[in-house]
Amino acid sequence: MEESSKITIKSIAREAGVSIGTVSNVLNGTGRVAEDTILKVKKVAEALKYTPNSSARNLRAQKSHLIALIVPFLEKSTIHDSPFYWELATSIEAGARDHNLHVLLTGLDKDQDVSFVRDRNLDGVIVIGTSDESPLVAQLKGYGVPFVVLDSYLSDPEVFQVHLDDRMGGYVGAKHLIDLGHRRIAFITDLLLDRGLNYKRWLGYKTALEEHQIEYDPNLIIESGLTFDGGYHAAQQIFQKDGDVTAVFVLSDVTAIGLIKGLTELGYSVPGTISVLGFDDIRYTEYSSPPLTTINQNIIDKGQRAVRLLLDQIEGVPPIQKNIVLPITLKVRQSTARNL
Amino acid sequence: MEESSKITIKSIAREAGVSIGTVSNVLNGTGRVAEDTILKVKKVAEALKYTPNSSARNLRAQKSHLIALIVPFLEKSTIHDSPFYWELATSIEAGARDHNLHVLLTGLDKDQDVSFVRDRNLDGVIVIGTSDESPLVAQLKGYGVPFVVLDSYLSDPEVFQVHLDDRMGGYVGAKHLIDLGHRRIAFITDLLLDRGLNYKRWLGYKTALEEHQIEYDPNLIIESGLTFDGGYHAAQQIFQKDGDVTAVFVLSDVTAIGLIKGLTELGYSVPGTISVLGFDDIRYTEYSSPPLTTINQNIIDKGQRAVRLLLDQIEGVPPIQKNIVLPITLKVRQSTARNL
DNA sequence: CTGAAAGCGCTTACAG
DNA sequence: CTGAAAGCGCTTACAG
Repeated sequence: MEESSKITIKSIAREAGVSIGTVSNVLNGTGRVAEDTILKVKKVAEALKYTPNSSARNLRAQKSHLIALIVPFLEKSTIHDSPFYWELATSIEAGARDHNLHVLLTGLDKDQDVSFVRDRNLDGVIVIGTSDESPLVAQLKGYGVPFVVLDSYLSDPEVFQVHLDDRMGGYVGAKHLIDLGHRRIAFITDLLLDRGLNYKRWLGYKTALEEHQIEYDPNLIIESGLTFDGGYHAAQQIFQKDGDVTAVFVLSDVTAIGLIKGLTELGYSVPGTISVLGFDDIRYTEYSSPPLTTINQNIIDKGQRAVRLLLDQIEGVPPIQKNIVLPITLKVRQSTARNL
Repeated sequence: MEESSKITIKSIAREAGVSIGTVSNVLNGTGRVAEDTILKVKKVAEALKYTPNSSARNLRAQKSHLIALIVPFLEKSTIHDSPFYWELATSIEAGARDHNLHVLLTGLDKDQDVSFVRDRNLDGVIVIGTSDESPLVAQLKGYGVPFVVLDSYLSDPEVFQVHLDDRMGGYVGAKHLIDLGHRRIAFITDLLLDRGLNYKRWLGYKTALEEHQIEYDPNLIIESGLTFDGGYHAAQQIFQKDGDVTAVFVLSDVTAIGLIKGLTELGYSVPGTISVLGFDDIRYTEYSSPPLTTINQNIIDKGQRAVRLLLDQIEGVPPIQKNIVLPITLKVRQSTARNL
């Protein structure tokens, strides 16, 4: 066994009796090199178990084969409650790995800057959940680094974005409940004022109501946050505000599950006395009781599309579209029922 | 606004009228530099928004301020079903960030090597769930890179490890059921032959049985895998093998939840006719129905301890202990009841 | 106190 | 076809 500490092209050059330039050419398949030399160098490289030093390559090439996945931790509880960030992260990691890129997982504290993106010569960045207000996007644009933004609604048309057809999600969900005969439909969401994805879903919900001549009632909007706990505590609020509610549209499955627990404890039965509709279709929904009717989104696909969009930028492929909108589908299970 | 593309110590040196060596000394607080010069250089650096290039630093220093979190994706379904990897990953990321380290998230395909650990001059590595059989650990040792292994039971006493008191977990869980009067207790696990954490828990289970003069029956051991589906399908198996089972100890909460669904569909009631005990205490357990009695582990703490152990190695702090064993606690909720 | 120089490991023109 | 040299941006002895 050879001491594996310091095998560089220099070691190979010495061993093979050629110059380091030639070694480099052989290993990269560049330049004109004699067949004999190629064989010899390759053999030595293999024998010495040579692998190129990334720092040196990165310094030379001014890139890093590294992308960052930036997750703003502004709302820690939401992030932790949601089991789908992991799926998203792993699908991005898998996609990146297929293209010889590594993924830096980075949480971001409030008003922390991202100069590391430039310092580390990152090849690209994927950002989850930001907004026009965040300085993050401006900073990334300033660096000139390719980036893709997920689940955000940025007004800048130059920015590459991937998100769901959230408005359609809101519409389809509300329509499902309306079609079941519900008229008083509560709506549980995070803050709407950020004009982000929740706002879009809310627009869809409103559109569905309008289409069916149902009066929109702001009292039915509950901005309790999209955590387990938020749902649990919303159970009381719903009926404090209005005794006639027969259905609730909840913008996250975990919150829907919290809500169902809350409702059950208050003596309501789902879907017997009240219907509950979720959003996300996390794996868990099938196993909850009752199995949750929800709006399905394909997380794996979302991650893969983001990686694809980023890679195209990195490789200079002209974009067909900068704004990818992913479809949603209604998944009917057993937490919604006809309003009698 | 200045063109931000290429600010190096060279730019600063030029602008400030000093040499690059002096700039470096000022920025690093090394060497003896005149007060005036310090001020001048610092001002220029700030004005130019200088941040040091990591690749160059890394090349020079032969390190990277980068650690890898390696997650073997051998059993994809388990990984994806379990909501706690995300918590673990984020707690590791947060801990690393506090110490100026970035985290590389890396899945690992079967027989993929980890030469990137050396190529990228990684400062350290955290590995989740490996075993003596995996070539991974040997490779890491060969590189001489600091590393910590989570949730694995490696026989090598030199390796830094963090895991739960799994045997105690198995013991405490089984004892709880025994104390409730159960005698025929099924045990749902992943494969036991790897001698890993499931095996330890199984030992604890056996010990508890022995202590109470209950015969160990291999028929009650179901190696169905620790996924939602594994639990769901185990429901039938349990009673095919033995009609007298009154309790089931399941080594993962998600699997316990799958099992409960399966049992419910078969007409059993939990905990009325059969008790179910989980493991992990994921957030979800509180909201499932019935709320799950389970063995609690502190994921955040696990991640933090791993980072701490890694940092000590990196900084050359002599280890107090190489093997950290984290406590478990029994969390009694409502899925277990007295055997009548 | 400050500058010039070497070197980390690599790639890429450029001679020959 | 092959070698010598420059340079990516940084840090660290070493002179002076």
